[in-house]
Amino acid sequence: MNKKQALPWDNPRFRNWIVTARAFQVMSLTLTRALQGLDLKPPHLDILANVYRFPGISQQDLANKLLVGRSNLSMLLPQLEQRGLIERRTDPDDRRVLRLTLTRSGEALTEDALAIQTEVIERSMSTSSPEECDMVGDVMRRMVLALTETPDPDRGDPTE
Amino acid sequence: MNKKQALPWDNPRFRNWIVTARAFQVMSLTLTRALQGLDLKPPHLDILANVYRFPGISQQDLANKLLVGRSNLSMLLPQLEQRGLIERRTDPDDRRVLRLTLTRSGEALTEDALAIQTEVIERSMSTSSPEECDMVGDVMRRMVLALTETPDPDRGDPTE
DNA sequence: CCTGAAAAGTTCAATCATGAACAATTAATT
DNA sequence: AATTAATTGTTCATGATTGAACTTTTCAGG
Repeated sequence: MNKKQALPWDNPRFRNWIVTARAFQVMSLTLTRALQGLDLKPPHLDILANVYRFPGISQQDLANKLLVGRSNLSMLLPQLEQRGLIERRTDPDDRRVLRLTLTRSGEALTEDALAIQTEVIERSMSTSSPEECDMVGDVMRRMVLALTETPDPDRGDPTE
Repeated sequence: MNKKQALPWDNPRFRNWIVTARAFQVMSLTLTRALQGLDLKPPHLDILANVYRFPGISQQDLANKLLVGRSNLSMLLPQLEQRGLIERRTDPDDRRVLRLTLTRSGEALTEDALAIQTEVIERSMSTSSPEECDMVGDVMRRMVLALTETPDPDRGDPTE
């Protein structure tokens, strides 16, 4: 009579993933508040951090790395450009693509924001040993592989 | 001259968290596609799953559990109600609150959706041992605690 | 009682993200 | 060469999410 014999919550992996999703959500909220002094939101920081790390990246490649649509960047980048944080120059070798670079102040702001993000991450993960944290990273990497290999044979390589 | 002496990406915990965020994002995309046959999106499933597990929950408590605003639920719940998946009844003891229940078909759909979600989670996490998965859960639980205790003394207890 | 504070839910305007349709440029095929 | 593919980025309509202002109901102090 009871249809709920096998609740998903009895499944250890299910429960562990739910907690992970929760942690991500809480982290996002915390980061959002921590960044609002810089007038940045997590999506902006994601963009800045990637341009910081990969100067000259194209919008398409950036969208692949961030797992968002190109149209999203077409909406957000002009904002960051007008704030003087980012520059967009058309590639002379392929005039379809726009190459992204940080300005001086963009770099400075990105470094400040990354310091804040690092602080939040440290504060939350310092309750676990480095070995545990590394194991988390290993498990997550394997998850990404398992999910991206099977279902979708395309998708550019996200380079972590 | 080089200001990038200490890149955040050199910090193991930072890198491990970035991978975790990525895994969450890939999981969300995968789940979104896996659920579209049922005409559900992850936020809908989050609602249904919680009402499934906690019948009679109020909108406020549900919002706390999901870490979303009450207004969000005020927008989404009428949709699910009109689809005949959910029922909202005012609590006779406190006529401010609306208590949520699943209908027969709501329960059936939720069970189908949870089965799909479980399958996706299993597929991705089966690449790691149960012990590793449990450790991930432990680390994540500690993270949620570290982040929710310090910065915000309010916030209802999210009961995992 | 009764007035004011608190809590649950709704509404609304503003913001964000998405996918489809589109323009411009480059690559491929014949 | 010339026509068709494919790729990059933009625009626009749509749905999702938020926070602030608001209504209704309950609770607390006097």
